Amino acid sequence: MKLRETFTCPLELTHDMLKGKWKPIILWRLRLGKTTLAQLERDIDGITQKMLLEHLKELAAFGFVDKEVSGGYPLKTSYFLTRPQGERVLAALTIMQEIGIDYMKEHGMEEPLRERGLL
Amino acid sequence: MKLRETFTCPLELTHDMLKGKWKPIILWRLRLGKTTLAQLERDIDGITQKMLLEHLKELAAFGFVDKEVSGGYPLKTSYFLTRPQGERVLAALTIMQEIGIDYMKEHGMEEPLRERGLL
DNA sequence: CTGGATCCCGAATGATACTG
DNA sequence: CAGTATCATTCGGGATCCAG
Repeated sequence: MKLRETFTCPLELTHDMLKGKWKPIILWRLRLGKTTLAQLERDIDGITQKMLLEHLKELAAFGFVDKEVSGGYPLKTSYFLTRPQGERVLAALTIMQEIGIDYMKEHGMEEPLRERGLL
Repeated sequence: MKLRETFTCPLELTHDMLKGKWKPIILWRLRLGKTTLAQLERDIDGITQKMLLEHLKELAAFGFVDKEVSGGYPLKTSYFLTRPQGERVLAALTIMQEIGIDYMKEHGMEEPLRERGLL
């Protein structure tokens, strides 16, 4: 994922950093606290390990998440949001979540909302 | 621009709606009020009429912007943010703008910020 | 003629599947 | 978990078309 070199406004930079199909969900899931790779893979429906790793790596490069490796056996790595950077995007994502919910309500997509207990 | 059919959370929907290289800037520029196509083209550095039109169309389809056509001479169409939908994303974009500014500060990219009076 | 909008096409980028 | 191949989508250019 490349950042554009020329831009009109810093907003575009952030947009580039959050670009990609899975980045928002990963961050969103991470708002619940530190987790392992395997757990993320289970929680995020449809994602492959490869995509997860790839996007986590980019998010880490931009300073939104960080990882922690426990040197024991078995080797275990946990991912978590950084502060303040990572927690800061959450605010933006929260608004997007609300917009998404409203959009679904207005388009007769209430079923999926109910199923997830978001209504 | 297609919305994915299956998703884990409404957030992903919004992310899809804002996807695309120019959408955030267009919305950001529109926060200043109603403008014409030609003016947007002038204000947004590097965008072509085609890209502008394409993205405006999608933003309109998702209900973030709307347009108004004055049938006079010369033919003139104006675009503006809808309420509350369009104005609502601004809140999210504002946060992203701040994150972008901070990111630039921490990476020695203060020059471009100064040039734009953002510092 | 002028500004707005669409169409077609190649190049670049992203996503997924498959493999070791 | 990394590498490669393939498929889908996006970007950007330019030509073209439509309406007053």
